[in-house]
Amino acid sequence: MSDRRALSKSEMEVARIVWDRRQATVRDVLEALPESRQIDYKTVQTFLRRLEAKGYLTSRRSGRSLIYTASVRPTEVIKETVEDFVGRLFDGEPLPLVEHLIREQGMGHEDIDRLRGLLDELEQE
Amino acid sequence: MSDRRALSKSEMEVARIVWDRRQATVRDVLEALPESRQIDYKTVQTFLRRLEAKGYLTSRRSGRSLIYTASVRPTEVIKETVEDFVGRLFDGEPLPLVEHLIREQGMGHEDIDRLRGLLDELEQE
DNA sequence: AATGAATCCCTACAGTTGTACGAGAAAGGT
DNA sequence: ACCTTTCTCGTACAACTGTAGGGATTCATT
Repeated sequence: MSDRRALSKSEMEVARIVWDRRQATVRDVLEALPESRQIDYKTVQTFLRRLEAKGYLTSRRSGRSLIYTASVRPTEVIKETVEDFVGRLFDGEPLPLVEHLIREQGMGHEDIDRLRGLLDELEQE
Repeated sequence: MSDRRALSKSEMEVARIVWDRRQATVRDVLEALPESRQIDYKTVQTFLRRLEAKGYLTSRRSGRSLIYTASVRPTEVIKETVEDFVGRLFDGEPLPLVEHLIREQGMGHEDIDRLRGLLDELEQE
């Protein structure tokens, strides 16, 4: 359990974009967000500022703009977030969520094969 | 996309308890919450009231207390919630989340077998 | 009947979140 | 050199969240 303040949904969405590309400016994030997400430059800026204030990102200056990067391990944060989610929605049991995902959200043949592989691999220990 | 107002994390946690047992009073929910969740009776009461205000639950009176039940299909709400979560954290791709869950959260042999079964079943169409 | 416990209804309140505006500086085009 | 665009920084603000107190009422027990 970390003592960082929790991320809100939108903050998480933004943080993940930064993590994915290792570093990003406000504009990068804005452009990476899905079209459907009608959101202002200033708003993204606020999210990034708050993420830094909460200790999830750091920024360094480059010319007139700021470049943000992770300041805690993203995988760790994602793990905690998923755990919290599973805790609240599925009584802390990951299996029901996995079943839900496989069943409800579309899985193609390739995905299924891939998962079989993963299961086999896991059973080797 | 429904037009109901979104559920907060805590509201979702409470709603799920009601759904699981088909109906529940404030006290039922309070007792069903994990020990670790130090939370006041009054607070639970507020969550249930808000859930009703938001249209997720309805209540009927029974003696001195109110009994809450779902007023929208829980599975639907859970589906939407998971979709939103996957959208923000995993770019809308369920597979990476499934992999994360299988890998990071403990899966026992039974769980693995169960999943294999599910995959087989899915491939039959 | 009086007391205590359990409920509901109403109210509160600080902190968080989503969303963005305005001012001012810097960079780029003409 | 000036206008436009693009940034940052500080500020705002209503709605939502988590958390619960107070008062009224009712049920159970002494």
